[in-house]
Amino acid sequence: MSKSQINLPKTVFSMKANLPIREPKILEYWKKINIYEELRNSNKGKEKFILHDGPPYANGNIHMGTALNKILKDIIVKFHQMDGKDSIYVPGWDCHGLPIEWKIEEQYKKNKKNKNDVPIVEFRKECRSFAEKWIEIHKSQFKRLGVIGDWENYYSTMSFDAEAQIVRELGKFLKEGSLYKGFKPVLWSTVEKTALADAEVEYQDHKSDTIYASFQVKSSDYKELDGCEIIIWTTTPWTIPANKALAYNESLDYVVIQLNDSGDFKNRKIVVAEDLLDSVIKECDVKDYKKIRTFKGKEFKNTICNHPFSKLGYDFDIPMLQARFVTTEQGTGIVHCAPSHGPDDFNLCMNNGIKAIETVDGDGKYTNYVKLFNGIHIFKANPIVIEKLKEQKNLLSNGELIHSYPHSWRSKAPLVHRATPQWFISMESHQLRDKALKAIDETTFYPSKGKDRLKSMIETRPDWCVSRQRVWGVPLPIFVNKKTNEILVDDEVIENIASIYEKEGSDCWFSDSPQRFLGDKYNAEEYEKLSDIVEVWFDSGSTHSFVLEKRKDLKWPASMYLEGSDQHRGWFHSSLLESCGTRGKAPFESILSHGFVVDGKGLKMSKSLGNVISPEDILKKYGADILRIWVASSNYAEDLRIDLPILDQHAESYRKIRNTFRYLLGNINDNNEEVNLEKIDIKNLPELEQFMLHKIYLLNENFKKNFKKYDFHNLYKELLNFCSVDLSAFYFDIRKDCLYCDPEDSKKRQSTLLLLKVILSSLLRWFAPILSFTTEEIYTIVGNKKSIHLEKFINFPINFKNDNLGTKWLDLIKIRELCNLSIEEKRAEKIIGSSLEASIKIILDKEKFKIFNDVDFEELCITSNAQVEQSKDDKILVETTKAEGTKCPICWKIKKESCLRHGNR
RNA sequence: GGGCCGGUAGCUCAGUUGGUUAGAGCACACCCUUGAUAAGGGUGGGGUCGAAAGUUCGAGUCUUUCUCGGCCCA
Repeated sequence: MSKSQINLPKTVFSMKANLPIREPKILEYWKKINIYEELRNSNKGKEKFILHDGPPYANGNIHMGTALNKILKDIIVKFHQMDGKDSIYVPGWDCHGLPIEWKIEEQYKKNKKNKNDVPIVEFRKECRSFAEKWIEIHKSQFKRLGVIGDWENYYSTMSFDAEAQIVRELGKFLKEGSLYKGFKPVLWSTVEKTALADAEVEYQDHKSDTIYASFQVKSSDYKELDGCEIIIWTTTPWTIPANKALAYNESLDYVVIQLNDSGDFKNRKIVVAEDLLDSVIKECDVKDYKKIRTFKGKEFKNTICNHPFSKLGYDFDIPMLQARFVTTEQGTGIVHCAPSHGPDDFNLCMNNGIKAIETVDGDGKYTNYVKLFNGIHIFKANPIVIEKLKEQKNLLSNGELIHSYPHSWRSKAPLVHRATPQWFISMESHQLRDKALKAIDETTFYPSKGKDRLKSMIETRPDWCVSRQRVWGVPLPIFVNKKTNEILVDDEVIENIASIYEKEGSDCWFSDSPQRFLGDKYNAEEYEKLSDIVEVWFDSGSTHSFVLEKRKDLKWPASMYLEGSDQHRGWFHSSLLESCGTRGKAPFESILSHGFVVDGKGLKMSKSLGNVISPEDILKKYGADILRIWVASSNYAEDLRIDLPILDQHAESYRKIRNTFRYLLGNINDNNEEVNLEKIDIKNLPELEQFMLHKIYLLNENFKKNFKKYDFHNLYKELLNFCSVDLSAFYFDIRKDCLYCDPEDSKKRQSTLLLLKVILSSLLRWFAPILSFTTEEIYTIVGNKKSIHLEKFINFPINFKNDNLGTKWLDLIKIRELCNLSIEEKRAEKIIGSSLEASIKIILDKEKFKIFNDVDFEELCITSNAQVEQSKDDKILVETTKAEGTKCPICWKIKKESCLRHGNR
């Protein structure tokens, strides 16, 4: 008997995927048909879904985190597009900032070039072309992942219109009055007279003077503190004149002790942390003392102290403030705070309404804000401070300490924290904090825990420092009146600057005459032009204004911002503040945050652990669709694990899906025509086909539900299970007999083909946002349009749903499972091999018999014979025997009589 | 060090308001098939739910402590 008498599957769709080779060809195809343009045309005028791209920094190759982010964005954008929206994705890049400056400086170093010899404008040009280079590299890497977007018209924070708009945004804060000049400590070199970035700092051993100084309690809610003195320890005595507060930790225990040794402190009561008492006693050489009481740190609340120099004119209050950074590692458990000379001090004081002032000038000399020390260099001040403390009888002890201390990598000089003039956006002056908190409440978060995370950050953050003393960025468009020190606030000037930038970019700020920016209205000689630049978070926080608002094809606010969970402190945060400050509302309707990519054990990837895996490696070995499966199947609400075994597993799943498609294509012989679902005569289909339509309907309901929640890992899992459980192991297996061995035009076979076409159309669409390449490959074989991505999801007619039938068939599947068990027994006994060698007898109780006696179990269980009998027992019994008779050479069924379908024997 | 989040079979994930012997798919083992064939089918073995204590008649689910991991901050 020849195989030509049966209908075997035939398709050009190969079993082997060969994705690393095939995918680039599909990319070329997309380029050829200009898929982005096609997508826009196809849903023109429909409701927009705008996923606004958080700009990656234009520097360095992409890593797994970036790949995850872009793929997730692409999946969501494609889902919405197929859901009938005009779903637009415009990629962008963050270009200004320190990391690029460093790269250029590094190149200078290699070429023995001095940065200071290079004109700023030239330096900035090099930064710009560096960023441009990386944008091009990123672009091709992102495209390779299958990400579809407006790659030709991407946005960047360094484009001229972006720089112009950033100026306008700052102008709004200036005009409102929430942008103010303040002071903030930065690491400063008094030798080079410049601020240093963290990366320019190296730590070396340094000998510091140390002091134990006392602060007399002036008043307190805790009466036991009356007459006591708070002891602090510091390695920077020169910061004592700038002291504004003391910090304690409410969860620590403190003790009051009375000192009895002769000397300045005889009979005085001092307070230190209990855990540090022994060390203080030892360090200060205390011989005779008495412990008076122990108390909890929280008792310090509302305590006010006097400055140790209070009698020398330092007659202001020193409040005690609760701070978590206070520990019992060293010192006394109470930390002296000079907001002008330490970041901790600064933040704590800032949050309690104490602002930093310029206590030390650029040369390292005290300013005239500091009584007694005006004009003295801070590095010469320690002995004087110690002397004065002693004179005021407020020095318990002093000494020296060698410890690790920050130094300049160039001059090797020790660094200090020095309050420098900076520009801040107030969180309070114009209710920015309140506006932002309200905006958070109006935003939907995926997962929902993101809301609390962002909220708690906004609740506690200090004023936003937006100035930086660097060169690669948008210059702060500020002029200060030399005489009055007033900031120039004038819309015309801002707009003038912006329109100049729009034409030629912001380099001119550093090269052109200030008069050009001021226009005719003001005399440049009366104004100081700032040379600071805007911090880069303000740049990226403003993207909504120069992308969403400016582009006609987009909308404001965005439908979604989607980034890694670290961006709660980054881009989500800065965008929220910028937009609430300028527009009173968030620039996004929803936020989706994803976890971090970690290795197979849950550890973060690092070179030293050797567990780093790059997108490039994965693309080469598996292809983008496998990586996309990994994204879709992982739960992004938590960290996402990846390693080769995990990818292998997904590659296996991919093969299952691919073979499901191959079966479908093979049996329809690559001849697909779209089925009009509304016109299907469901009641005239075999029950099995009706049941499958019911299954498809239910699956689609869950699909929609999961998509709505962006719950892709469950969505993908259900699709995969459908392929392997419902199709491969059930429907396909059962219908092979009909497809291969029934007459081509038989009603049952035609019904089956109809179902195969419905299933193919459904699966192609369901999988398209995830398996973008493979579904396109298939669609080029059987589709009508240019691309699967131009298709929409299917609305299945409600009459596909048939709950009664569904219940009946669930029971049938259970009976089928029992049959399999029984067949397996005989197989294990070597009585039969294939299930077609089996003849089964199913014994049902009266009730079940009534329902199932006319079911074709021979077909359902793929056996040569099946009988149904009735019994009184309510247990279902299945008996398997070896089928007797002759094997039909066509359908391979073993029958005593000649084959009903194929006659011959 | 602090804040937040998380730890369910080898892997990816389910597990409603605490309520039977904790589920699915994949992987694995064995068997069958050789007309989806570097495919397909069947059966099966895998978990003290990160650890301990507590609340409860009853805890994967609630509380506390610890531990490991991640993010942010310091």
